[in-house]
Amino acid sequence: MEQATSDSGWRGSQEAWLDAAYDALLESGVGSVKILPLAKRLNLSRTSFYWFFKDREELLSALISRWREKNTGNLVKQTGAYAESLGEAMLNVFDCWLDKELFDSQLEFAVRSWALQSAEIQADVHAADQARMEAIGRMFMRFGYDEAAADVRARTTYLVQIGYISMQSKEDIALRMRRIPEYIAIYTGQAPQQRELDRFFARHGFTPERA
Amino acid sequence: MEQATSDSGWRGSQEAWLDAAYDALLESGVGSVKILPLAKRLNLSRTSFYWFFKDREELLSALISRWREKNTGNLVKQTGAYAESLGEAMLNVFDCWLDKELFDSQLEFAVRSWALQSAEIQADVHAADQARMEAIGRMFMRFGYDEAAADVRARTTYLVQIGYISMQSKEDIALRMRRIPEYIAIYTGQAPQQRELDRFFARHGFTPERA
DNA sequence: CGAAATATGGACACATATGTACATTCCCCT
DNA sequence: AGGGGAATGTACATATGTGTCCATATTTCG
Repeated sequence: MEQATSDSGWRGSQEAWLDAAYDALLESGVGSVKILPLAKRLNLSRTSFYWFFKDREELLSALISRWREKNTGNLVKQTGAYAESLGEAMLNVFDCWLDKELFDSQLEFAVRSWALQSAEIQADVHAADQARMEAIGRMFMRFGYDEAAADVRARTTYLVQIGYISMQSKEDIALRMRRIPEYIAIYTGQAPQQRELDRFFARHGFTPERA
Repeated sequence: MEQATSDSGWRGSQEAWLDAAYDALLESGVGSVKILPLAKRLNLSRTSFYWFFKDREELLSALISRWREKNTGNLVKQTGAYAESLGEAMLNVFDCWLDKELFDSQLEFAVRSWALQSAEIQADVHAADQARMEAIGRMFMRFGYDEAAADVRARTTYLVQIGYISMQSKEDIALRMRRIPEYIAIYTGQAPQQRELDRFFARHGFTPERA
């Protein structure tokens, strides 16, 4: 009778366990992604887990796949989106930092913390960092920066965001929006155009308070 | 009730356990700061631990104290160091990123990851972030930036570094040094003077290869 | 309906961790 | 030299976690 997440009528499912694991990972790190606590959270028997996953390892792999597919993919995609100016291109990248559908910051932080305990995860994270920074660097080069300058600016752009994530900053949206023109100016070396900002604010449902 | 210090001939000591805990924290996160593994590493009995610490909690508190005293203190101090220009002031801050005596990046990362699992640590980290960014912001204001601009530039300066730490970047020293003038230019809005750079390079024992 | 597929949870074996009790050993100092 | 406090190690009680086996229950579909 009850509708579970998928087509079957069963209480548990692979997705239910994965979602619970995801929640635990974000809340308390990989160290708390344990089968017994997840079972308690789901009100299920611990052993029923083994119907869906071979072992805990397989569950963790599924979590990493979720991260890999979401964060790096979308960021690289945004760096290549259409833009008439560097400011507009940068705002496309900023979409990631404001849209949870494009980039999951909490998952990002949890995975980075996880990397501390696992050489395998550390390699994954490192590869992701390289791919992302290179994509941002190519974006700067499309707008005329030479490789060395593009490289440092790509690092600045990317690392500030990783820093924000590491701080787990919970700034309110209005404050973040107000800071954005200044960040764009720092990263690109020139102030963004008002119409670019307006387009950006509009697509994030933000109405700046005009003085 | 004499305190056992390093001058005693005993094999173990509070410091030995604390150092082992520090190593474990940096290598694999707080989750691996366990008494049994530390005892193995130290080739000591597990129970002898309880001569030096009431329990595991007390050991973890000692680790946090070590972090608190070192990283925030020195960074704030460097932001207030003597400087004739903003570029020079910024290079004083950069001393922290290059000198392990001033700022322990690995410990910083480990503590930030730890914060994921502990609300108490998270509060400590947040307080440290605020104090550090405010100190950097005051530095910008000393050199003429208004509060809003100083704030964003302080964030950029600090967050790039936190991002680097989060990436656990292992760039070689020459490459890091080569990037520094560009970073200074981005953060301060103007290229640093050569003599400032020379002074900076000299005190870090670096000799740039002149073309 | 009733068989097959799916799902559950208790019992067991095992591993790792914490903290306490207590007898013993080690080192320093008188 | 030896007494006493500092330090150690074995044993025990307890807790939490993993993974397997198996009997049972539930759902789906022929």
